[in-house]
Amino acid sequence: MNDKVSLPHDEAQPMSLRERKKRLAQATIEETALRLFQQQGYEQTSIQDIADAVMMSPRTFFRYFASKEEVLFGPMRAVLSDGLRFLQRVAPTESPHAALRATFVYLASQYQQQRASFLIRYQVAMQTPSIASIYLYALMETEPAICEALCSHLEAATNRNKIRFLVAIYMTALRVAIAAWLEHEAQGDLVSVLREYLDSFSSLSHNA
Amino acid sequence: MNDKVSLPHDEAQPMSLRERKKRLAQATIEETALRLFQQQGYEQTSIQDIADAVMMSPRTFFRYFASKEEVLFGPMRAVLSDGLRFLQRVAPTESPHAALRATFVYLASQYQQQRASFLIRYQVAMQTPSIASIYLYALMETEPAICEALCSHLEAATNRNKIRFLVAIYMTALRVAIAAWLEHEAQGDLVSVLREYLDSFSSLSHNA
DNA sequence: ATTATAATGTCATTATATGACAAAAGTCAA
DNA sequence: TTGACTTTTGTCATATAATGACATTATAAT
Repeated sequence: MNDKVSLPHDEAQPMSLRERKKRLAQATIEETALRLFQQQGYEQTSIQDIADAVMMSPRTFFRYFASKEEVLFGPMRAVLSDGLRFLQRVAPTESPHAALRATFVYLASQYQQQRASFLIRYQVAMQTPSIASIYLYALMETEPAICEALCSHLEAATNRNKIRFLVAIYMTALRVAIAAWLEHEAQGDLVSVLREYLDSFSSLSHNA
Repeated sequence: MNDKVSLPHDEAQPMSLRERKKRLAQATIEETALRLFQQQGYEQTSIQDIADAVMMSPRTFFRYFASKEEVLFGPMRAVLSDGLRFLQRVAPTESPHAALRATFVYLASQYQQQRASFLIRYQVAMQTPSIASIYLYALMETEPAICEALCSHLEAATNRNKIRFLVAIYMTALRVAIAAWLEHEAQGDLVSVLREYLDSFSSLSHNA
């Protein structure tokens, strides 16, 4: 969606002045908006506030971001669709479990690389129910695509409901791992936290 | 929140004319709004449309429902807080697993009793991302309270993160069970569907 | 009937979001 | 550099959700 800003540098194309200005504008909006969200709260920060701070018209804000929440969740959605592509690549040659585990560990490693940025976004989201709900939706809405990527390689007889539940559990593990990771600084890296949850999974049903 | 309308009849108090009118108004708004949502879509239905249909001012709508989405999710939230009270009653005498299982089966049975109503609400929600996200949030936001109800009776040494994950998994089972139950008419009752997911849970980690 | 209380309506305001069109800035070739 | 063309931005208008202030109407109690 917004690959241009959040990804490093795709190719060393000699960027035109227009292109450079566009990226600068988008990056400036994002940085400024995040700073304002953090300083004065998400709902207390209006589009007008952001527009004023970056000296653009509010209309221009909406040309760079489809909505206020996209400033927060653009990068997260980018990671998720990246993870989906990862899964589509490994699914054909791996078992569902192996493919899911690899994919979610990959997702965790991606989040981990942007810890500082995601921490801010997560904290802002958790302070605002309307935003927390969008965060949850962003996680859950990819589940059907993940199921599809897994099931298209299996015999038709496979229990799709079971796969659906399995995918949802992996997503839940990621969600809880992210929460634990961002809420308790001392817990180490996200990949380890997630692995711990995934490993505890089989034993959970016996002893809590 | 809105116990008055969605619950049967608390006590056979001789209701005053005011009280009767209020309940009638709330019920009328809810029925009309749901019908309009179903007919023309949630976002295509404005507060003005609802107000016109029930011959009230838009301002009055907001005196009965804090927001447009509350018309959809009031009853679901009521069931969830009911389930939380159920858990708080059984948690002291049961193991976490037994308490959780009993609670979520209880929740499922409550939803089951209102299948027709919830089916409409669910379908409307799933057609509208902004509403689906609120639905997810309503489910997830009760998780901390459930954890608290479970953990307050356990030794301090108990791994809270594990409990947190366990609760999230039960909630996920409910979410997936509701989806399967409402999307495929033929799947029997929700309690059975949920039990199936909960029973498959322990075997999931071995064979998908 | 009169007074008090509760419910409703009217009006104004704020915020997000979007379409239409004009104005400005950047690009490219002669 | 000028001039034509494209892209980006600004201005204006509009729709909807939500909320506060205040007046008006309906119900209740004496």
